[in-house]
Amino acid sequence: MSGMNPRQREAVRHFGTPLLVLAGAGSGKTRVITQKIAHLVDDRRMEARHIAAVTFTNKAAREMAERVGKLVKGKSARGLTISTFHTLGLNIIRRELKALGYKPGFSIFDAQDAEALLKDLLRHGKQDDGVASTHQWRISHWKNALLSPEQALAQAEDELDQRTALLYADYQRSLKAYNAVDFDDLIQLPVRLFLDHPETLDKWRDRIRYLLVDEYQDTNGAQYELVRQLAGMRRAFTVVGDDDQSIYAWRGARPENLAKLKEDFPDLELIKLEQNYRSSSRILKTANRLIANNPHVFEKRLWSELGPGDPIRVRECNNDQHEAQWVVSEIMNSKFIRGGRYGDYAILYRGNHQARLFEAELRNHNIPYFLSGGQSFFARAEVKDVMSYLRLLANPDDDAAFLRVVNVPRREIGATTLEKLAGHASQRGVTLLAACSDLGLEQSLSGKGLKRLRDFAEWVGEFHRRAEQDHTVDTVRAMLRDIDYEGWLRDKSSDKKVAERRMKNVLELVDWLDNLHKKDPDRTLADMVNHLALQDILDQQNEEDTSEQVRLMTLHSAKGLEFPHVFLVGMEEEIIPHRTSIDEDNIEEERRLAYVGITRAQRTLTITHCAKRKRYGEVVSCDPSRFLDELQGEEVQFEGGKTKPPPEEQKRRGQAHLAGLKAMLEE
DNA sequence: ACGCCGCGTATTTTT
DNA sequence: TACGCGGCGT
Repeated sequence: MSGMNPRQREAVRHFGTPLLVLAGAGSGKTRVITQKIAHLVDDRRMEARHIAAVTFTNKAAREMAERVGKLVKGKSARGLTISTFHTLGLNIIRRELKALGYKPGFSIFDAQDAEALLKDLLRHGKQDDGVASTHQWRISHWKNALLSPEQALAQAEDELDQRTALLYADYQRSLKAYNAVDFDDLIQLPVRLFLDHPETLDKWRDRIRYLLVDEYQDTNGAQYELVRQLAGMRRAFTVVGDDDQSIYAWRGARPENLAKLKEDFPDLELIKLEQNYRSSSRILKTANRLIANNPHVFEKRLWSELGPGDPIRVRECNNDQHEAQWVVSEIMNSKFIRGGRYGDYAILYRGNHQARLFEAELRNHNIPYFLSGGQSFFARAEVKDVMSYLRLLANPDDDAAFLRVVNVPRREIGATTLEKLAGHASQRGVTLLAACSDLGLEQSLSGKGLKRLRDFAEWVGEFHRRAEQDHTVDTVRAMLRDIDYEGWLRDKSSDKKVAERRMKNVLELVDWLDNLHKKDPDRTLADMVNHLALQDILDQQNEEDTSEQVRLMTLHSAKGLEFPHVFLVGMEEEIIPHRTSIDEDNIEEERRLAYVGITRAQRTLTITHCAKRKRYGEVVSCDPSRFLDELQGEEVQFEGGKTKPPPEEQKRRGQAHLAGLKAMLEE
């Protein structure tokens, strides 16, 4: 408890009624949660297995677990749950499989699998479809709001909505037939289960006697309901959040869940953490001024004792290329003057496409950089292939996995054969793998195609049996050898290096499986695969030394992070606030996005905007963001624009400066 | 099975 | 501009 401020201490000690901690940016919220867990275990003598802390990302969960591990010694931390919402949901589902009507070995469909399934359903429904991803989007929103297909249909407002609702029903039926759940189901199914089976809910309430929720403003309808259900009569919970950092409403988060809490739990205690330990006061004043333009349920004012710090600089650039050049030269300049590391610098932008010019410029100067975003580990083809094999071994009903691997590596099973197989399968009401062994299949298929399918099915069956008996990971290795996956990667990849990298990813995956198995040898393959599917392995690989790399990332992925020097780029109308948000009149969330960006900065903050910018290949002129008007004040220095030196002088200075720096860097 | 062409689209992203 | 996808031809 030492080194905490009175408010933080109060939040840690509070017990007996529900607690909402309104934690401003950089106010030490993770500290409060971890200390609170320690307090519950050490001082209130609660058993760790009765405490659950829930986060949104694996990274946050990992960080929290690590910090709690340092506070709570050895055995007393045993059984503590620190996990993401989705992992918590997965654990509930796998323990209550029967009641939910799922079979053991069920699969988890990721967004890609789900979209592929929807496309397939649309193809066969052969209505003048519409884009699968649009349907997927709506269905996800319905699920997150706990609407069943029937309810969705009942409240559909137009024809498109109705079609999506019908598709939603088909989609759920298919998932069930494949013995699979999607990401949204991981939350939705437990909630529905608890609604239908109060006795099961009681069991889980007895298990989770104290609940802590991080980033509470990001909860969606289903997640909030889960929290409410688990809290129950005991009402023993602490949620931590910040309405000003709610930037995920577009994907179903409901920041009003913060205010709703007060209605649902009248004895809710509210504690505000307003002291910021991250930024200098000029940065905070600017942030406060900007966010004051949003309506607030809870008033909050951040302050800090870190001194005034440097003024905030706002710089106008001629165009996007100039912006990149200027920012990169500023980074070189600053690093040269201050010392320090490239890892102290972050360039934050609204959309990923903005990264390109900065990347190019950094590369020009041989400055190392780290780009967040891009595809995740599990989106990689080779990882998806192997995951699909594992899924199929664990769950023979997983048609998505079947389709993915049936011809990888080549088994000469083409589209026509699969089309016929699928036709037969749906006629018989069985899944694809089962249909391969169906005796009636001769009627639809003959010759080579039939034989190849049967061989494949037999092969899967054999490894399925082995996986159940043998040391699971050995079976996986044997399987990969058997199909010569490495050889397939080599043949397929143009570059030898690429093939090696891909194989490395595969081996990484197998290693993870091995580790999981060693930790708990009793787990089934399906179990391990499902847990793996919710992890982002790359996340953790990436934690390797980034201290000398300039960070490039979107404002969204910067949430929760901090950097000594922040460059907030592209501060223009139609970018922040984004065009579509202007059209939809959703400026407030964009303002919060800008607020999140500003509050990432510890020591210096530089904001840029361009007079012109290339958009879809066309040069367009840009207005400075309205947020620049809103945040201006005595802490903010505007450079460029009217006050900037003439271009020739600027260029001369820039070149001289760069030449000097280059000379020094070369030494 | 593969590759080429033309079309449409174009935030933010985690699990 | 750029990329991915579906359609079509070889």
